[in-house]
Amino acid sequence: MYKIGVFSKMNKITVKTLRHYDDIGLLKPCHVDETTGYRYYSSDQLLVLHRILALKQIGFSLSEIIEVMDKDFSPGRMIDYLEGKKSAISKTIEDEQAKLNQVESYLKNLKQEVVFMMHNVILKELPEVIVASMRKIIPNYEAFNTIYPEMGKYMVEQKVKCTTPGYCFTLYHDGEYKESNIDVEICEAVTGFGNDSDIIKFKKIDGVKTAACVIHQGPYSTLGMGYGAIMKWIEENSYDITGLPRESYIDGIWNKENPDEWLTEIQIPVKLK
Amino acid sequence: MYKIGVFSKMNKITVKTLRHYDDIGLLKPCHVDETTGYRYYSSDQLLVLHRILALKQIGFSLSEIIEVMDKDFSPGRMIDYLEGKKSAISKTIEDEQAKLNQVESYLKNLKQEVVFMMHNVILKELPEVIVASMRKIIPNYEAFNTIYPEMGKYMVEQKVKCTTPGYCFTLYHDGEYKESNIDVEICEAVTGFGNDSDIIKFKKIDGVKTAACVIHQGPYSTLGMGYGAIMKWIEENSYDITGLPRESYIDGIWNKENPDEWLTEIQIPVKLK
DNA sequence: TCTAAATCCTACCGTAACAGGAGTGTCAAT
DNA sequence: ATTGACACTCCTGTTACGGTAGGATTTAGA
Repeated sequence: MYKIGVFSKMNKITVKTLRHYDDIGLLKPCHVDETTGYRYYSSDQLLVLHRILALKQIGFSLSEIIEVMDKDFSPGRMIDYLEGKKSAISKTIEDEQAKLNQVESYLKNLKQEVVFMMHNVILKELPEVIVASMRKIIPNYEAFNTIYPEMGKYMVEQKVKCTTPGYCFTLYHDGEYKESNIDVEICEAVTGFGNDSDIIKFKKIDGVKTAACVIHQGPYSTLGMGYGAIMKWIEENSYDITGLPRESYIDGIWNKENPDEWLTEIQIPVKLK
Repeated sequence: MYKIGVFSKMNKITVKTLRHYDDIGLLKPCHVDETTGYRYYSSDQLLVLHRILALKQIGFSLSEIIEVMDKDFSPGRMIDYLEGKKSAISKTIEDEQAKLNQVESYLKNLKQEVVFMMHNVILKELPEVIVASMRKIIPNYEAFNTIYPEMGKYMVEQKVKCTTPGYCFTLYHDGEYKESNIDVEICEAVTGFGNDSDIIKFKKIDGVKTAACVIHQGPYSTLGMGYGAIMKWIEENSYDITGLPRESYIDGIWNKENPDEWLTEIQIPVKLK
């Protein structure tokens, strides 16, 4: 029979921890003095504590350990538990590896040039949306100035309801960068399906589990920097592009006079290589 | 100006989170209605939020982000910060990798045989101790029965004070397993140095940062199983032995009649390969 | 035997980054 | 005017303990 202090030293564990394990019913002292409340442990319990610590080291939470240490816990269920742990650990390793890549890519950019640091790439999910879409081959980028109003006008006429927040983006269908005859699809998220017309088609756009995203500030003529930053990031962090890039318009001519204040988010569906 | 719900949807972030960031001063809404308390965000803040999320994804804590986002934060300090993160992440990857090894080794044993499962290997630190030691070459293991009492008697005579908890262990100096002419050193932790004699020398034994440890229950004739388990574990988990194994006696003939109840801890200094 | 130091106890607060829920107030559309 | 969606604050809970306060007990030394 050892008092708590001695018992704690026998296994390099704090008394706080032992009292905590007592509180949550994980390791009750074999005897507690009724009048003084002193806890007394036996050397048998060293064996139990050893098992607890072993399970803790492989990533079991205390409540899991309580379950597992039950006498009715079969080896079969233990195997299931361990398999679960295994995949969980594998996943954290992958995640941490991805983080490491990101940090290294950040560092590289910081040390070389500052220009790309304006762009902070994050990963996020894109929800499924219903959109009114207009696909067209336009002669050049300036044509946007005419087709956007065209689409807007049509949608007002048809009383199509947009979502809040609005989500208006362009999909570029060309595999490569083009300066003329660009195959674009302008999409505007709406609340439900409407009637297709020559100009506008309604369709559902599937959600994307992970998309790399940057927000670009400034006029559209400088969007290339945003693309440059995000593509570099994707490459440095070993991601593959799995879908069409989207250009989502947040602030623009319609609400901000100064083009330096315009905001555009570039969203590219990706997955880890 | 967006209300919190809309702003939250623009970045797939919960309102709870936004309110939390407001509370801790990480991202204050650009306007708060004085009478209703409603928070209003601007699209500029999307950019800030983007940066926050980017930093969070590479492992920055919120308080670190607050620091880093300060305007007076230099790129030089940022580099230091990132280097710190980098090594931290590398370390967690290593740790998780070690865990994964352990889980896999557990699984392997569980599926094959049950016998080794009695032994739960843990890693712990061994503190520095001052010991009274007696090194001898003994003809066989049975000689322990005579030399232990001999040493004990001497120590009582010399009034040497042992530590609480007691820590009495044997170091095996032979590189390999031997059945006869075994070079052993018996150590008993004491509170301070005493006078050396022909029989007993006082010495300091350095602490060990990580030691793999098992507790073996049963008579000494079955200790081999404990050794088997721990050696197997060390191999499976890619550790190297970096010091002499210790056999620490917890319960034995002196306090337990039944040899099946005896407890011995095997401690082997190791480090990751 | 007395006293001081060490050790023990319970009880409460704090951690990181929010999630969940209760109870209440506000907004926009019908 | 009403209703449903959305907003607000405040409180609790999560994990595995660490820190501290205030008081009781044990142990060691004088």
